[in-house]
Amino acid sequence: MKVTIVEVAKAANVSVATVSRVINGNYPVKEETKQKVLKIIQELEYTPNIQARDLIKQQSSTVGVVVPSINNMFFPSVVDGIEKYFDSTQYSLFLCTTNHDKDKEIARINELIARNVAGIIVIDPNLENCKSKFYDNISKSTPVVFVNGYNTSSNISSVSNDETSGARMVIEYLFENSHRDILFIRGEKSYSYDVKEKVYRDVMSEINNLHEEYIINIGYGNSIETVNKTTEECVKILDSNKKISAVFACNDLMGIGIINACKKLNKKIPEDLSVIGYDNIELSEIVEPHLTTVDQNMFLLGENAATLLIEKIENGNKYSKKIILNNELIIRNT
Amino acid sequence: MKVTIVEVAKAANVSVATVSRVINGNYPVKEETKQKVLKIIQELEYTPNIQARDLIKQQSSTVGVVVPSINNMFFPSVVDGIEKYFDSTQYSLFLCTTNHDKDKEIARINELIARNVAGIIVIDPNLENCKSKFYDNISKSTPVVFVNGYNTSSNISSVSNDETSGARMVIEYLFENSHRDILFIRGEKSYSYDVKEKVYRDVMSEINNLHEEYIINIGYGNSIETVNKTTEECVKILDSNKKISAVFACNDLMGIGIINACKKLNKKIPEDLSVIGYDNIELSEIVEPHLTTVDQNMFLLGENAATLLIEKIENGNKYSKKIILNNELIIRNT
DNA sequence: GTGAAAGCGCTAACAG
DNA sequence: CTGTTAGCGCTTTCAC
Repeated sequence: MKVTIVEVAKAANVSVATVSRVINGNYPVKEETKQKVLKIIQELEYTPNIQARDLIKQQSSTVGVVVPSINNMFFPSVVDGIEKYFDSTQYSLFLCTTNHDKDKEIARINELIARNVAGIIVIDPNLENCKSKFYDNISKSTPVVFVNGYNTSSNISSVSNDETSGARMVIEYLFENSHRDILFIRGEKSYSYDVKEKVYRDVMSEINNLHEEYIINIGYGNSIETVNKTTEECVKILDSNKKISAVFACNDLMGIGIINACKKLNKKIPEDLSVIGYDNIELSEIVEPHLTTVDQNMFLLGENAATLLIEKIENGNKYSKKIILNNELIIRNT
Repeated sequence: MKVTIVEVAKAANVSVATVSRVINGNYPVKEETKQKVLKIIQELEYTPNIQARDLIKQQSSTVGVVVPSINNMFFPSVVDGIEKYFDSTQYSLFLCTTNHDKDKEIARINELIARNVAGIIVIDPNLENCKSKFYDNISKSTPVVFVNGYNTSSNISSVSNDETSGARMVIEYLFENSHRDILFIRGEKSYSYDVKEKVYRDVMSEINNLHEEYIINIGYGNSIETVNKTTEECVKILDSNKKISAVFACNDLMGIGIINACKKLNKKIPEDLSVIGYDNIELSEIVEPHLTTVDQNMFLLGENAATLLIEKIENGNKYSKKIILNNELIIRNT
C-alpha cells in the first residue's frame, strides 16, 4: 500500500493537520517543524492522493477531452494544443475516443461526468447529439467547450474556424482561375461538412452551375482510409465526367485521395485538374505535389478551447463565449 | 452541486446503503425497493462519484498512458490499440505526452502516481530513464508496462517487436538484391534505434563493408518534421556519395524523407536507389511510390500492452512478462 | 503554531 | 432484506 498522510504524521511526531499545512503552505508552520516534516516526506516517498484531495475540496483537477478518433493528422494536432495549455496547470486530461459513434460519444461523456471532471472539451461533436437536448442538459452542470461543433446552446463555449469564409475563399480562388465545374467532396455527420456544402451550393447557384451529381459524400471522412476511399470513389467520377476541372475537398485527406486518383488516371495536376483541400494538416506539405489548402491552425484551435474551458470553470459555468478563428488559403502546387 | 447518494436515499426514503446496493447489485434488495430507488436515480439524474468509490474501495479505475508525442502516425496507432482494449473494462485512460523530454517523462509519471492510477503503460520510454533506477523504483509499487522499451527490470512487463530480426530481414533482403553500400538512418534517445544499429553494424562488419559515415543520426525521429529533416540531411549525402545504392530508414517517416530527397535529386526509386522503412504506418501505403517497410503491427502492440497491464494489476504486480511480436517485411515499390 | 475532529461521497461489515 | 456505522485520505474549521 502507498504511504498516507497519517504515516507521515506519525513518523514526524506531528498531527496530520500539520503535515497538510506544510504540503499546501496555506497556514503558518514553524520552520523547524516544516523541515522535519519535509524530510520525512522525502524519506517515505510520500505523494498526496489527489483523488482524496479533490473529494474533500469539492473540486476536480481533471478535464475530459472527447475526440472522434486519434488516428489521423487533424485531431491529434488539436489535442496537442489542448495538452500544451493544460501542461502549466494542475489539470490532467482524460482522453476518450468515440470512433465517430454517436452513442459512444454519449457514453464517454457520461463516464467523464461520473469521474467528476471539471469540464469537457468535445472536438467535432456529433451533429445529431448537438441537435438533441443532450448537450444542453449536460452543459447545465458541467462546463462544455466545442471545437468545430454545431452550437446553439447558450451555455456552451465554442471555438471554430470560420469555415464559411474559408469555403468561400476556396471557391472564389477557383473562379479566379476560371474553373466553373467544381467537384465537391464531403464526409458525413459533422457540422463542418454542412457549412461548406451550404457555401458551395449558394455560390454555385449564383452562377447557375449547381449540379447535384458534383456533390459527393464519401462517408466517414477523417481517418486515414479516407484517402483510399476518396481515390476509389473519384476515379470513376473523374473518368466519366470530363467537364470537371477542379475539386474542392472538405479536408486534406480527401484532397490527397484526389491527387492519387489523378495519378491513376494519368491526369496532370494542376494542368488537367486543380485540387484544393482544407485543414492544412502536416501531411499536405509532404505529399507530392504539395497540396493547396486552407489553414485551420489546429494547434491554436486546441489552445483556445483550453482557455475557454478554464474560463468557464473559473466563472462557475455561468457564461459562455464563441471564438471564431480566421483562416488562410495556402497556395501550393495543386 | 451534483446530486449525491444521500439525496437519492432521502428522496427514496431508504438508507444510503440500500441505494449503494441497487447500484452495485452485489447484495439482495427487494424488487419493489429496487424499482423505487432506480426511479429516483433517473429523476435526479444521479451518477455515482467514481472518485469516492475508488477511494473507499482502495482501488483505482484509471490507468496512465505515457507517450512521447501524439503528432505522428505511429504512437496514435498504439494508443488506439490500448484504448480499444480498455473500452470493455471499467478503466479510463489518462493520456500524457512528454514531447520526447526525459524530465517531463518523469514528471508525468509522478503525476499519474499522485492520481493513484492502477498502472502505467509507457510507449517508447526514454533510454536514460530506463537505465537509471527510476523505473525500477516506480515499478515496485505501480504496475508498469513498456512498449518498445529497454527493459532490464524484473518487475516491468513489456511488449515489443522483434526489431533485431526485423532489421536483419531488411538488410538481408537488400543483400539479396545485390546492395552492399547501404545508408542507415536513425534517430536518437530510443532503444529501437540502438537495436537496429547494432544489427546493421554486425551484418555490415561481416561483409567487411562497415562505413561510419553511412550511419546517420538525424535527431528526434518520430514527429512529422522528421520527413523534411531527413530530406535535407540526405540530399547532401546522397548527392556526394554515389556508391550508396540503398537506404535502411529506422522508421517510415525517415523513409518518406528519403523518397522526397530522391525527387529533388531526380533519382529514380527503386532503379537508382532502394528504400526500406520500418513500422508500416498507414502513411507508407499512401505516398507514391508506396514504401517497402517492416510491419510492426502497432495496434497489436497496444492491445498486448493493455493485456499485460491488466494482468499485472490483477496479480498484484507480482510477476511480469515480456511479449515479443514477430514482424513481416512488406514489399512494395521502393 | 498546532492538534482534535468533522466531513467530502461512497462501500462494507455488522446488526437486526 | 435493510439501516447504522466506521472509515478510505485528505483539508479545514475550531479550540487551545
